[in-house]
Amino acid sequence: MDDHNPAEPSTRGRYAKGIRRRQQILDRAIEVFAEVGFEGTSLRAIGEAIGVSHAALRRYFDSREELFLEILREKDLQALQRARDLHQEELGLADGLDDFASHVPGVMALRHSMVARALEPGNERSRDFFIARYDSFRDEAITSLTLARNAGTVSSQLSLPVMAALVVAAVDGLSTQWLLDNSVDMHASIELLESLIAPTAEIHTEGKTK
Amino acid sequence: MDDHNPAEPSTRGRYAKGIRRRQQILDRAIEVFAEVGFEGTSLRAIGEAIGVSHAALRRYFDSREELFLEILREKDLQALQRARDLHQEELGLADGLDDFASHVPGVMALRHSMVARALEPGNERSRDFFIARYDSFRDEAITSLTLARNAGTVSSQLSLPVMAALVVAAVDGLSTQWLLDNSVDMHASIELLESLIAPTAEIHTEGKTK
DNA sequence: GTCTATACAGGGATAGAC
DNA sequence: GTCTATCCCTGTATAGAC
Repeated sequence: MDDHNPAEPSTRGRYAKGIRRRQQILDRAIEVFAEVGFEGTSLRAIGEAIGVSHAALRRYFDSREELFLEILREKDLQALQRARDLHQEELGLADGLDDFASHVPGVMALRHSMVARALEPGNERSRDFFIARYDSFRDEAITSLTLARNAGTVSSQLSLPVMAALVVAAVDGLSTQWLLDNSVDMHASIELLESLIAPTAEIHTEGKTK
Repeated sequence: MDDHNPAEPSTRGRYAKGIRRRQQILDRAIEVFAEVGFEGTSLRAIGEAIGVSHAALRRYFDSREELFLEILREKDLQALQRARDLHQEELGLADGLDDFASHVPGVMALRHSMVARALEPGNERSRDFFIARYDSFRDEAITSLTLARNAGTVSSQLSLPVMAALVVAAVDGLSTQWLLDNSVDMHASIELLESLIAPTAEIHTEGKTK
């Protein structure tokens, strides 16, 4: 997080403006990104959209990379919160998919850009973030699958970690195909995977390609 | 493709040097990329590695984007050729996985970077390339799955396009996780998916010419 | 605390000399 | 075919205004 902010943000008080500014930067940044993409979202472009010089942004974020990571952290937290509110921590993957994907335009694309950076030399901060993120997702999948196995809907012959990686990969890879071509029915593919993993549960006989 | 080259490259003749130079650029570029990543692989860095100014590269490629796309086109062709040589066009996905991934360090990471760009506004050339690429992969998967279905190893209840997207997504997503964390066993996850799709048999056999 | 102005090193693209 | 020079852009960094 950021040292400049107090532990409990308030809407008034000494740091109120700074906190609002920080949030404004994050919000505007993702808007700009949705319009002009990763390379186009320069610090200057973000600052311009707010009416502030690019140098001012650095008071709130150590680097452009950190700014983008902060957006992703925020979106993850929001998605997690929504999932908790809706009690969707179960295997209902297809249902939670839209949430994972985030409804805000550009967020998924931004995530892809940042993942790509994380795969390369350097970019330690991004790499650490995504390693932890995927670890967390696989763990959640294992938890869900364990429940399903205990309920008898998932074969006890199958390796849970191997299955978890597969499920996370499927969601990930399908989002890529969908972003490139909206006619790809990622919902159907995820439901298919669910039915293959938990055949005794409700069976969706046919998916269609829209 | 590139207009500057003749239809049939020869090792001698008027364009021989240009062709060799072009190949040299591609080879060096991927080496540089493996060392310093996407952002570090500037035209100047590539030129320096060859002993030529950055401006000279533009005689062979219209832009940096095109240069990188050309690398990916080349690697795809090489992988396809190897697959044909080894008669691995069948469902033997796990076996062909290493090939899909390309053994050259950095190629997978470069692909991720370029896919990420393709998902954003602008970058039409990249987007077209990857749309076609994923289309092609899904089609190949459908072909393989059709054979398996006719052989009775895959349920005729399942939608082939939906399954194809899932298989391609799994390979894609697993490569991401593996690049971030080598302890992820993507081979096992792919084999798991295969066994879920074709539970009745091992399908590592025979080649089919498309 | 917040922000502007400014400087720096480096990027891709490009024009024209040879 | 390759160069140099140049353009406008970028992220980063710092000094100082208020």
